[in-house]
Amino acid sequence: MLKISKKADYALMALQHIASVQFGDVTPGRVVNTKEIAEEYNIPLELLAKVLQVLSKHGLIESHNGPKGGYLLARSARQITIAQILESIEGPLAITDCSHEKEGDFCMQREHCNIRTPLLKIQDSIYQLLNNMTLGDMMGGTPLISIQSPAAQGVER
Amino acid sequence: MLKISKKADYALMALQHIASVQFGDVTPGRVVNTKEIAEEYNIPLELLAKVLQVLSKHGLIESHNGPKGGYLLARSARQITIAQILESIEGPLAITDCSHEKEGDFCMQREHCNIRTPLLKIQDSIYQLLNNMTLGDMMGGTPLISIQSPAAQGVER
DNA sequence: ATGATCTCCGATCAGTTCAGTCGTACTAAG
DNA sequence: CTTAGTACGACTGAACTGATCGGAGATCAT
Repeated sequence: MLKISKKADYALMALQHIASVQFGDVTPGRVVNTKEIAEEYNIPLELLAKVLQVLSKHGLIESHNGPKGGYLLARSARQITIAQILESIEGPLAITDCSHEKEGDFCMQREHCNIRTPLLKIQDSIYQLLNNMTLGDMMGGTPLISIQSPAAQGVER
Repeated sequence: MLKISKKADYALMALQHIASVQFGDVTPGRVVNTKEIAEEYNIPLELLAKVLQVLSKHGLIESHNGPKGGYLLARSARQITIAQILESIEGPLAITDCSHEKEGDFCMQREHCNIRTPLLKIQDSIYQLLNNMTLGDMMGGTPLISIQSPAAQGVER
């Protein structure tokens, strides 16, 4: 349950890779192309391309066309949260359908619904968790986040 | 993203209803049948029946056959966690596929996978969150949980 | 006992979403 | 102007989800 899609998986891997190349010691500032990532992690090339396009459209990475082109982080790894990445690929976080009812939608269970409020609480907690962890936290492998209380409403760290 | 299924939604509603009847002031100890819940919340009868069967098989509720039969919580509402309910319906919590690789399975990206560890951290945090909230916490409507840090490893409250 | 009521269980089906593919157009470097 | 790359949209097959149907088994009232 609560599984994230493979596209999201690929997005996380790709971003981590781009970040590590861009801010690494070997070739800092180098652009990374789709093929390189696809081969490194055994991801189908065309699918990864699609994912990267979406990330680019959402402003997480910048694309450079032509030969020697590729992708670059649009901002620092510490300013890209996991929530932003996942939401770019999979749409807004929504544990349950009724969390973003537009006009016209109508929840058949709404009148006597007894679980809406607690579910929204849970959803908010998860969002805080994902939004408090950045791409920067994922890098380097080991020194991860000290997991915070989801009640702590801090927006940016 | 991270949406839970409608079955899980129905399970939560049904359990909340059963608990509120069973421990309510009006008719304490009364059994609740599928039809009553389905009509109250506008849930397709057969689908709800299936959900309740699964919950029963997982030991969350007890079934009583025959006329005047129905369902009863198998234990107190405070001893049933949200995690238990969701996992009964949707299977084990798994943000990502590689979190429960059996023998024979093989993750193509495993060798150079850079996101496994942080994802497992996130998954664990979410699990703690869901496992620290009980059916009892969901009841009464208003006095909800004081959301706890997912790092707090307490099993029961 | 017998019948009515209810849970239990398995099989099935349409619709949707997801992973992956293909073909083509556009852009920039050499 | 050729080549290497991104950008974009349409398409397919497989898996999952929500929902439905039919009948078997259990229990209570009469």
